[in-house]
Amino acid sequence: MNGTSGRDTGDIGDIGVIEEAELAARLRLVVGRLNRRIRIDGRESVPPLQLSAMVTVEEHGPLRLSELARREAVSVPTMSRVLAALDEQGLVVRTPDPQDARGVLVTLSGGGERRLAEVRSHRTALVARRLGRLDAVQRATLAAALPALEALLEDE
Amino acid sequence: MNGTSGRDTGDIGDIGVIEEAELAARLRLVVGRLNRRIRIDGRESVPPLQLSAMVTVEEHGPLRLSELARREAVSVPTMSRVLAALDEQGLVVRTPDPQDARGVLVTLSGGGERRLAEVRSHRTALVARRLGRLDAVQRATLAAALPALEALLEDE
DNA sequence: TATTGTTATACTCTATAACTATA
DNA sequence: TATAGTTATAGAGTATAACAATA
Repeated sequence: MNGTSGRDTGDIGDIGVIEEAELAARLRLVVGRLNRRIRIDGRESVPPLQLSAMVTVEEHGPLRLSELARREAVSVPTMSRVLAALDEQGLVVRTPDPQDARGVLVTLSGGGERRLAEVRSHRTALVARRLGRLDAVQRATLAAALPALEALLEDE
Repeated sequence: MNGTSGRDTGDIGDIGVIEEAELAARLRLVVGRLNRRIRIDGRESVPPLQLSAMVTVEEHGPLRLSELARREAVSVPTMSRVLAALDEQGLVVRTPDPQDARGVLVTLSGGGERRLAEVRSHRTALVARRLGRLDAVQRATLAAALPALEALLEDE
């Protein structure tokens, strides 16, 4: 089995022949749909953009609001509201930038760190459950594609 | 050529060593972030869920509202509003199900078909532009992973 | 005057609960 | 009574435009 020509199992070998346009179209659709499926939005959970912003702050240290907006690909007003919501829950701390009092630096609070760990594992479990339905070959192709998917995030 | 074990090409085999949990976590994040980046939401465009619903209707023929909600992974009231918005724009037609007058069958209107073609190509172009920044190997890994990504959409 | 953020306004998406119409 | 869908209500995410504070 393992399809030297790849026709039967359809696992790897022959899939690369799809056209660029089809790749783009299918990728666009699957990303939108997968995003809706792994969403949670339960009242006890942190909403998706709020969570994503927290992850970015955790990974990249104190960040300016505008920089965070850029990294999350949302407008500055949108990020301003997201941070206000997170601040209100005590999950982030906004401090004036000592170098430039117009700006704010965002960091996670201790509660934010704890909350992030909880919610992150819960949400990741949703994806892991779906991954568990795939076979090892399919999971390997996903793992192999991950760097390319992440590279797609880069702007220009 | 070959690919009997998948190791021989070298560009796939060795990346699959990341853990399942890390795969799930990174996949979850990248899907959310990529989704925000390929969004458009311009006033002249059809909003994301409306577009996705139109694609599903086009692909799977006349569909019941509840079936459409299931396929798009949203609640019935959410889909009801999406269809009302599409109907108001003349993009879909809702007709009572002749077999059961409680239900409605949704189809694309002629205008819906045309609109879908326009917006779809525009939005796909955004993804294609990002794909163009990748090298051929990366694009091949994405193409190879597409069936697995689509398989992740299936519920149970 | 230019830049950083916030607030005002408006619309999409989202769910749960309450309701209407049909089976 | 049960089911399909709609409407009510409320909250998150979204953008552009107008504003405030600082550089």
